[in-house]
Amino acid sequence: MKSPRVEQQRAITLNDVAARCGVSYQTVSRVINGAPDVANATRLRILKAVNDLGYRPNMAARHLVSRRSTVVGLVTFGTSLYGPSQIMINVEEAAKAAGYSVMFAGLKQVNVEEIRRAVNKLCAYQVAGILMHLPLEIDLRILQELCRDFPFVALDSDFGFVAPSVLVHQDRASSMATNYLINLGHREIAYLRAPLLWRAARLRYQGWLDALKAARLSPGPFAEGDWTSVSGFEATLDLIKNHRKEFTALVVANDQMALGAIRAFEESGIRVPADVSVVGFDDIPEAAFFRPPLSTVKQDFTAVGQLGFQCLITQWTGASVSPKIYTVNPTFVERYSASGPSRHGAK
Amino acid sequence: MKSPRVEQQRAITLNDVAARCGVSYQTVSRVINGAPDVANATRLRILKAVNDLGYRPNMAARHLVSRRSTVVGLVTFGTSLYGPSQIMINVEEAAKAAGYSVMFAGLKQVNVEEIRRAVNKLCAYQVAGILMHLPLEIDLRILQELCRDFPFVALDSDFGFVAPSVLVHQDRASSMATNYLINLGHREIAYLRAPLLWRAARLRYQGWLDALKAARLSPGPFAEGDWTSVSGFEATLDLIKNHRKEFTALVVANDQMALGAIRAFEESGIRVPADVSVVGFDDIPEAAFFRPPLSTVKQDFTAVGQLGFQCLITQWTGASVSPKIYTVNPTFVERYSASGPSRHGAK
DNA sequence: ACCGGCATTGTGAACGTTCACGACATTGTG
DNA sequence: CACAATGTCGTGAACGTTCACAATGCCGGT
Repeated sequence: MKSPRVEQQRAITLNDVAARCGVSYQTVSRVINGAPDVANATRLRILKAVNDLGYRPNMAARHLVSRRSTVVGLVTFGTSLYGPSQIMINVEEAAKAAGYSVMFAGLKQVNVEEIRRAVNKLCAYQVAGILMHLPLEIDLRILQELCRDFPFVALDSDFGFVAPSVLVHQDRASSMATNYLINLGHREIAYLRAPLLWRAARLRYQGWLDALKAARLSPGPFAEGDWTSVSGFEATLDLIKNHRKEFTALVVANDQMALGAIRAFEESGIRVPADVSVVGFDDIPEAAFFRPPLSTVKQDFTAVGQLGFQCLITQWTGASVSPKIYTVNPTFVERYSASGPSRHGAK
Repeated sequence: MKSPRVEQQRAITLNDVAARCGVSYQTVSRVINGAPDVANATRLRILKAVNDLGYRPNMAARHLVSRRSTVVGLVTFGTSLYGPSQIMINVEEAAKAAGYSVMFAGLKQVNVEEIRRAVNKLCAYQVAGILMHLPLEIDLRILQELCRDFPFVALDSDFGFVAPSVLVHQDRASSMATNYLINLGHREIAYLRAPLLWRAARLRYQGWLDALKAARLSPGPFAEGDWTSVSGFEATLDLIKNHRKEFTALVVANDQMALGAIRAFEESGIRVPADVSVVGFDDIPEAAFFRPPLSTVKQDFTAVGQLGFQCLITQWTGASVSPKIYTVNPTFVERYSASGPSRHGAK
């Protein structure tokens, strides 16, 4: 915890370049910040000195006095997963495009204490705002207090209270995938879900249920994995063992598990899509090269990042009568892992 | 570029809690920093006030005066790829474990200007050090000037001068994979490489050449992709069309391309591994569920992150007579995408 | 009673900026 | 020639800490 002393040799300051130019630090400050009222000759002179000396503004000092920051915080969980890591990358991109830097705070686990620690850390650094991607649904109402009067936005997360956020219509997207199978003629559609503690898992599962209900179909069997290919493989093996005759198609909560599922079918001598159709979720880059190429749902993470950042900005500009909520709609991408049901399928 | 004003309401300061406790700000500072010489009664009293008021130290101020920072910078490129994103995650993890935060600077492209900008930004924030993952081999000797007397470490990158770094033995690992095939009995081994501008691509390609040379085998044909599955697919199609008879095994520069390659073989009626063996590189989580499960080389990104951070620390502690260089060795993981050569293979 | 030593607390300065002013020189206008 | 207006620049204070040091109180020993 104790941080080693960093004996950084004294950096160039405003005063250094001022001295060299024979002006006051204030004048230098002015040209750094592009203030208008400084003679062109001196501006040029100072600019040159800045370059020669390699002056870099000290953000800590600037920030201390100006009380405004150009850093935003990002708290995430499960960054080794595709979705979270994509969000991370895209937020950074959006921030950079807007001239901001991002400071990361990864969570080892999602609980109130860890979150509080992360938020506190970020606040200590006086970030201008915090973006949070908290994919697990736990009671986060403490955040409401913690973040009062503090710009923050929920990224595809449910905090248990209305908060500025950007939400992905996971349920709708999942319905879309299910409907695709229904339109193909499937009537018995199974589901391979992820732990419902995950918001995305719950919503996607719900979307499957919704689509079935809307079509007056009863839900097929389901199994549960943990997002990984292995778990998808094993869960599907179970599904095959216990419910083989009860479904002709399988909707899977993410592409990795879908990959595992396909392997499970294959090893059981069940052909995809001839015998059973499979659709996934996420459209990871490899999905197009699964065998068969996976039909799946593509999420627009770039939009999540940009909208999330924009959501912060609207809070800064103060035009916040009510928490702004953005939504982004996934799209279905059709490939070859699903086809019409065959007579070999369910009895 | 112009940042919006963030009217953050005045935060709790040392003085606020000092006033409430009837002590001086210094005493409060002492208990915050865990200094020993403060009476237990007052310590408790202050701790309580800190908690009640929700005091958070202002890092900007702390940092300004103490001239030491608890933030490290990380500049990376190509974060949508598996390797770079893994590095990103693991560096953050290692930093957090050591009580540090990481500020991120992603590069849109790898050139001197972009790098200079990123480094300057990070320096402006007075980071305690910078970790750089610059996977492209361009002339980076300007960094030597830019970073003089500044703690930084190269992550699996070659800066063109000796720098503190953690290097992955990509070449050795690639030789390992190739030797595996040689030991299986293959004599004609092709390679599917990535653009040699990438350090990892060049080293892995070199490793293949080295292994072949050591075994007195002449290099088989090779093709080039761009790390993606699509490119691997197309490059392999080319390989099949032009050199089908010239190889019984294929070493691929990463798993994604290997996936594409496998599909290409399959679509061409060539069985893996019966007709041609394939080994990949990276061991992405999905690799075990490819069809067939992919034999590949696993990199230890956790080690890269930790060692990289440790490398920074040794620089802080000043015991740097010469740039410390850490190395990490990948391991080969055997699965089912490679077997002995068949008579159906090369003539 | 005095002094040294220890434990505890306070004081002043400094870090490198920005902000709100004020100062000075120059120009235009009556 | 006076005066205001403008353009250009400098000054002092403040931001919230830490650091080095000084100050205070109390205790025990001589």
